[in-house]
Amino acid sequence: MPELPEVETVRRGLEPVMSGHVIVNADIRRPDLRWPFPEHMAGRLTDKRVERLRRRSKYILADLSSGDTLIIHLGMSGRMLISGQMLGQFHHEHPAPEKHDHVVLDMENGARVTFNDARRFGAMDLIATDQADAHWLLSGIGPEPLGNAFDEDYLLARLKGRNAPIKTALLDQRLVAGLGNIYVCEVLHRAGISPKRKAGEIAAVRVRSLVPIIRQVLSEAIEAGGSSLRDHRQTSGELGYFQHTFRAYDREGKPCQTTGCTGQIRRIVQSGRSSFYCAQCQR
DNA sequence: ATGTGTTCCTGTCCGC
DNA sequence: TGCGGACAGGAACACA
Repeated sequence: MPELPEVETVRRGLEPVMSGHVIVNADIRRPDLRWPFPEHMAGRLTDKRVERLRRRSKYILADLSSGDTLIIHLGMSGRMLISGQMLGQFHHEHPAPEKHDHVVLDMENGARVTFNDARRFGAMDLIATDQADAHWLLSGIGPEPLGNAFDEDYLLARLKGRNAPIKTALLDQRLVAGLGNIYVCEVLHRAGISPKRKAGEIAAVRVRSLVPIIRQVLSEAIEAGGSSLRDHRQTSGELGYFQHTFRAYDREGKPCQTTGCTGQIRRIVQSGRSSFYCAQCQR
């Protein structure tokens, strides 16, 4: 799925067409994604103004004028595409729904927002805005990596004593929000830390170094519009371009690009997920 | 409590 | 071209 940078890219793309605008029609084209949609979802969206579009971890949250918040998760393959946009304006022609277009929202400004998700690991739910933080999908999630609560002391304390490999630990959304397989691989490569190393056995200075690296990698990726491998698209349908910057992810067999390193990127499997790393410069 | 493996679903790619 | 298997930006869940 989209990881934090891809979700933020989608949120930014949706912002101008949704924020401050009213949903005039909601077409719910199947009863569920990963879980059943909430009762009366179409009715609870129709004629409601989107007051604010927020992101928490890999979730997009749309606060509505009704007092509800629409929670959206893109799963592995979810996309949100805008149609009806032309030369900065909207005309009212939209392409016919395609396969896996599951939810279609028409805005009063003429824009159409289509949620497409082939694998249906995505999710949508509605909850009262003042209870959104306590929603079962959100309540256990750790601090935002780009926020102040995520710092060196926090990370050190949370990794202390953990026997899981650092790769696995950083994928744990309870520890830090929004990292996924791509960005954990990229972060560990830049940090020179092996994904196999036990989280609790990494020298404190090296753990501390992870914090600015995580911030840097995520910020650069957001700046680039995320990474487009198979599914991710910006809301305009355009590709992100951070994938051209990968130093580890999906580079099996290719030379390591760390200055002075002569190693090559290997792929291993950890907890069922591919890890890409250089055994020579990542210790 | 932590750690790991399985599962949901569809599409694509690669080797035979 | 067809077929089977591996694999894919996630993460809840069941179980040691």
